[in-house]
Amino acid sequence: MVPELEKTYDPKSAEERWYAHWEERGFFNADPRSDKPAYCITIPPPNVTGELHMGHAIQHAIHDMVVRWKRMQGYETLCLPGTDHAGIATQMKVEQQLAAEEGLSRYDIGREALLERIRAWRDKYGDAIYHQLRKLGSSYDWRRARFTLDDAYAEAVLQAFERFQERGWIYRGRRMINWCPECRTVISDLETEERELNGSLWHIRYPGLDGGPDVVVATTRPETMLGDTAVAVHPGDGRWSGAVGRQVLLPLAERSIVIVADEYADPEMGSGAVKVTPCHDPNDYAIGERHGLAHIQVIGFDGVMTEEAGRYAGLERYACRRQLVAELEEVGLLVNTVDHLHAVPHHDKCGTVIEPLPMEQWFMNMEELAQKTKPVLTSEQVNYVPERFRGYAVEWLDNIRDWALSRQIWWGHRIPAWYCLHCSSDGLIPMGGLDAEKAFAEGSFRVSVADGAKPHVSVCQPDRCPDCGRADWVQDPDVLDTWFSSALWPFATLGWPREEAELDYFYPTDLMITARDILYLWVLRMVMTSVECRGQIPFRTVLVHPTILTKDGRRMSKSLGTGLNPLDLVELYGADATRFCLLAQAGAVQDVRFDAEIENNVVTSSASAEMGRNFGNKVWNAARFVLMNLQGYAPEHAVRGAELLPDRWIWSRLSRTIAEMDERLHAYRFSDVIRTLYDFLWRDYCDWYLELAKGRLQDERAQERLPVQANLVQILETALRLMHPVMPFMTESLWQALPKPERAPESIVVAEWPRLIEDDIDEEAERDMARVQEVVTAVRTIRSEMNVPPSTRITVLISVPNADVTADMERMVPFISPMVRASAISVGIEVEPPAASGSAVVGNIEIYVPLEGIIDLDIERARLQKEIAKFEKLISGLNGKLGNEQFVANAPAEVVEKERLRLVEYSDNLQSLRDSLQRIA
RNA sequence: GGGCGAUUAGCUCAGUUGGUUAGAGCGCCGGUCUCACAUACCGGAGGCCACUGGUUCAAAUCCAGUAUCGCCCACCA
Repeated sequence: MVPELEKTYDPKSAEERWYAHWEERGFFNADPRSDKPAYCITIPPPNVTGELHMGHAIQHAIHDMVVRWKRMQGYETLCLPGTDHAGIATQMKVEQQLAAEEGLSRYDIGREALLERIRAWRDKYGDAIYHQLRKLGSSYDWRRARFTLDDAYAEAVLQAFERFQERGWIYRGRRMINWCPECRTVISDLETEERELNGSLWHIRYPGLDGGPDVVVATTRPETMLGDTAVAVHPGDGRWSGAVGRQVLLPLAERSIVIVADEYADPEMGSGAVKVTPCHDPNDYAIGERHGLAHIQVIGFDGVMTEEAGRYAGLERYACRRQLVAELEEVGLLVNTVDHLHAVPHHDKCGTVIEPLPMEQWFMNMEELAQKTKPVLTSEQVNYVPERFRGYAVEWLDNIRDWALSRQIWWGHRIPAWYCLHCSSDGLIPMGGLDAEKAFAEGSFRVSVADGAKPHVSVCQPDRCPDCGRADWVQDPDVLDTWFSSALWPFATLGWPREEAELDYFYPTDLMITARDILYLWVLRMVMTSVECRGQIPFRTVLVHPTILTKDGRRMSKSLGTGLNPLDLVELYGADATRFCLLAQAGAVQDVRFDAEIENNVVTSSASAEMGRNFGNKVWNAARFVLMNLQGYAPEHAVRGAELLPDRWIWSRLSRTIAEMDERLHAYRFSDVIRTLYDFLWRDYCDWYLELAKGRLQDERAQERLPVQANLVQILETALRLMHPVMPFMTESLWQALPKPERAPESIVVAEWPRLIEDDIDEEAERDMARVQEVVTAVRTIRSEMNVPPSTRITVLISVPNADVTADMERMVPFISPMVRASAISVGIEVEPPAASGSAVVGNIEIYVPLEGIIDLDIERARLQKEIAKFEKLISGLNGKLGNEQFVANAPAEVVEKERLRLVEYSDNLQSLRDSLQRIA
């Protein structure tokens, strides 16, 4: 009747078998018509191009732990998975493939054909991440998996866009933007990443014209000088007071440009004069606006010099830079070159250096929405863990900037703006030499409001042009920033803009677990859109998980060779061990140095995961032991034993463990949760209770055996439930194997979370058991240091100060004896120590282990001397403290009293140690 | 330039509101195949709690500063 367990736990078979079973039984499916309280998490959707990395792994280990915990607590839990279409990243991937395999660009095959290929790619690879998440054990409602580009989602995106537009926040305009010459699209400020580069600072002389002064300017980007249209000096800079309004010669371009006075020029920097390139620098653009300077764009959207660059046209921007520097040097206008370390913005997706360019784009003014959102943060409607991230969020809202919404790519939600072919034709410019018809058909044209294009925003194609009455429309060629759609994630996935039961029941969601790097980019934008579209917060708590680094503190990255595929860990150690070690390291810290050896993106071993595996194996074997010792046990008649010290103690410890688990889970202190489980199961249950149970399990008499069996089973069963959210697979295997009453739930997944039983807490048992443990450890130390072989039985004498203690100790003796392999233990008041014995003191008792003929007196003397030295040091410390009048006068009375008692105890201990040493001197 | 985090044993980390002798796992040393587990058991060694000041009777813990590493924000040529 009792199933046989393997000697070691085999994760692979358990994982496959149980996951399929759970899914088939529908345990992960959520029902919005339930009468239970709701608990909901919409997971941060990974990119469809994504492969599971350690950041995901820790995030999902947390997700699933919380969700399983809540499910067991009786909540109707929904953990909703999904993926993000990740416009730029996905399109980039498919374009790269297209180039590599067919030598074609997206412009060669056109919009529809490219989209077709991306869809095919997604069909093939898009679900990969779901399978990876299943391997981790994630208990998500897969029926509800959403994709940010599916039809229903598109409805939400259009709805939101229209709403923001009606508010007057969305506009099309010409502004300085971040352009990625590689991806050929604009990106938002948040998608740029500053990287420190070793560059140069070139000082260049611009000769004065008509007797005006020469000007020396410094630049990190000489190629932009071809687009210079002025030189600026500070209006208060005395050195240049006469120069404003004069002309200088722009070298190599052989143009004359004017010197203007502008506050931006910093007199402290170099000569105090700065070159002004309105088209290629955000600051210079602003100067240009103030002084009405001409715009000369010399770098094109492809990163190649334009016709405006004259004879440099056609040169790649860095080739042009090198050539310009060489030519300047030749003509003697390069004053000097200094090494210069500076931060340069790069595109976070492809790593290309951003080109700031003035361009017409769609923007969203965030000012009003930010102000509307601020109160839900400051009033703490949204809870941040750790709390400090709230402040950063508020600060970001206070300094909010307009959001560049449009992207010049094809994979995404098309901007719902329409142009009348007749009224707007001047502003619709076919691209790449396409004829107009084809360009419009494919959306391959550029829009210029300045040149006369007039957008009509509408969720679907408008009927007739309100201006000319005709009905020939073309849609805006751009798509929305991916983050625009993901900003709607928590409510769009639950059915918005339709009023679905899910939205009503599960919204606001409960928990958003995220990495730090998308707190603004994504998390805060979700709060903003929810405040606007739903009038409520999207989630109650934002939990920021740590970043996982390598053991030596480097980034985990495939290109560095430091990448770690979490599924490799699952392969090596099992999903449970992987989850265990991830959670063990998920404390309140910013970074985790993951304890694993990695070579060329392959993990060879992980001390941390081994700990998880070993823990699982330990519990597995404890269960195996219990199952092997259940002769005569019947769950329906099982009555737990609570008479003897170890029994009272283990029930007390279990209660404390339950309390601790609840407290630590509520505080999201996962590393503490792990420690609680580890200490209870390994240290308390295995090391002590199980060892002490062995004797009674051998007992012939059923009335002696059955209560212990009941305890072993019931404690383990409860502990398995506590463990289940961390190690779902192994706990299910064991839980199924344990004998349970008839009406037990069918799976640990849906079993009830253990409840604290206050009455089980037994202070006295805990104190006594602690004393047992101290004595056992002291005797074992003597055995070990005296090299007493494990097979040799010993006798132990315990000397106590009075009769009360005698009674206490005599109760404990039966539990000390088997743990130290003693043939006899006697307790007496102030007993005469045997001649040749090892000795130790524990609190107010002395322990002697007679070792006639075995004891090595030199070793024992050394041991005693060491102990004596320890107590001497403690006592001198205490004497100093208690001799200090300030301490006695100011410290709380109970602290002083405690120290006094310690001094007495230590002095007694010291005395008996000295006596022992005396006897063998 | 501004803000934040970290610094505790050889390694990876705990240490809640200041108050016994600062803990764990791995690694190391010694001893055990003791009938659940060698992925185990028993014992041991190992720490000026980054540094300097300060507050306090009392500081790993609170405050100030310094150093090193890391993160975020910022348009400085």
